[in-house]
Amino acid sequence: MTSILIVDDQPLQRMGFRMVLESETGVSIVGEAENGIEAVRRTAELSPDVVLMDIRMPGMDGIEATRRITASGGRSRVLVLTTFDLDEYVYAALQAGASGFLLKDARPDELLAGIRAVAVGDAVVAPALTRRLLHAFAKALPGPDRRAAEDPRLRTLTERELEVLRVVATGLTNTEIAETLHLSESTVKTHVSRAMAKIGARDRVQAVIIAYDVGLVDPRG
Amino acid sequence: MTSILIVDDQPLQRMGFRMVLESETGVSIVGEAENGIEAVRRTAELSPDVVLMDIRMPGMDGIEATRRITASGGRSRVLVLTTFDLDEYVYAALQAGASGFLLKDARPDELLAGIRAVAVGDAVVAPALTRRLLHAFAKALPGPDRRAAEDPRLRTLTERELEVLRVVATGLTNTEIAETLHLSESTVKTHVSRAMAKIGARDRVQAVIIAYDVGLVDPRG
DNA sequence: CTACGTGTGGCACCCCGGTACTAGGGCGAG
DNA sequence: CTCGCCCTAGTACCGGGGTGCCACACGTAG
Repeated sequence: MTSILIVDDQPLQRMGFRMVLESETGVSIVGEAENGIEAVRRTAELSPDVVLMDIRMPGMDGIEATRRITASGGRSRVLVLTTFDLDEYVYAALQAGASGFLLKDARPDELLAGIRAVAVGDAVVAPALTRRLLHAFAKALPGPDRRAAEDPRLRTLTERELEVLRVVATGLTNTEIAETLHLSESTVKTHVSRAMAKIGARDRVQAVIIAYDVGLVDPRG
Repeated sequence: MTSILIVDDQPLQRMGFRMVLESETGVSIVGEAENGIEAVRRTAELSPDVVLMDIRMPGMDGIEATRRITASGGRSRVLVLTTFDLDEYVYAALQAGASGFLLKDARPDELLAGIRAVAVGDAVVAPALTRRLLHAFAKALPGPDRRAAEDPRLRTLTERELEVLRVVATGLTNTEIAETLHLSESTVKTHVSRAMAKIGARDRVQAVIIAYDVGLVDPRG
């Protein structure tokens, strides 16, 4: 059972959400709020699984409320719902720590799917927004770090060893790396061992640290 | 009717996609390819609405193939399907111009929805990936720099756990940590275990990654 | 041709890392 | 005072990590 807090300044809109959600099983509306202040307070009180958050509200808006809710470190996740897909809203909401961003004209099943995804820790973005988001994201990324390749510590690594090292630095176990790269675990171990020996790492923990130090991996994600 | 090109080096996988998609209306599989080179060629020939693209393939991989397909300026959109949600794959695929990124264990209806969305120009990302993507995106954006200590993930850590975590992130073993902090190894293990549980790390490698991620330790410093 | 580097794979062995449980002492809040 | 949290410590267990060593295929530099 997923508990939900509805935040919207328009009573009619809140009613609409209720209509849609109360007919569904597995979700239960535990409260409502009509502005940001109230949203923060009620979230702290009720600690719902998911907060359905409107952005435009009198007083404290949804962005600021989202920021405070996520900053508090509670388990409630925020799913932002707006009428307009203005980019600035999307970015601001994401930076505020929102777990999702849907448009209010979403179909009930989309809304439900979104709520469920957010409740289990995943994230959702409305398909229409995803495209622009990805585009902006691709531009924001400067691209794989090439300066890393020139670091003396990595000089002696073969292409394969570098690749394996990158994956190690994402936190996967040898078995997982083997599956990911379609190799046997033995082979992975060999590569990892050789890579560690070359860069002077005693174990994979130090390998990861070195990988971060030389900028092999980007400290993001 | 949405035309589809299936690209995967494993015949069984291609067969699986056929099974799923041929039972659906509105989509039609117009061809297959088993590596990147062939994918580029067949896309040029057939100009399908959507290319279902595997990443890891012998010869030219799916990323490079995606890059060439989108660079060619055709109308075909690329939907990347991979078994593992390795971050670097996602980023690389996005930069290569992919319109979507799904996991192969997606349910048939999710796959269908993804294909339809991509076909009409929208984009899709698997929910499990969206979360990390948003997180990475929020970090890539300029914004109020929230530095280490206030990160929600660290909020629940006690002083001692934080201290131990910092030392873990320098690459010391439990025994070494015990010596430097004048504790028994058992105690160190307890702290490390608790810290990992709280921040959601499976092992100390992931703990180190998270430590770097939130800025607990200084990269390159 | 041979030799080497590289990527791949396998196997035996040991030990560290991580979990689960328990438990005592200190310390502040109710 | 009692409760709960934190720090401390221990034992037992086991799975994965890491090492060493071996083997084969392939391409290329010598």
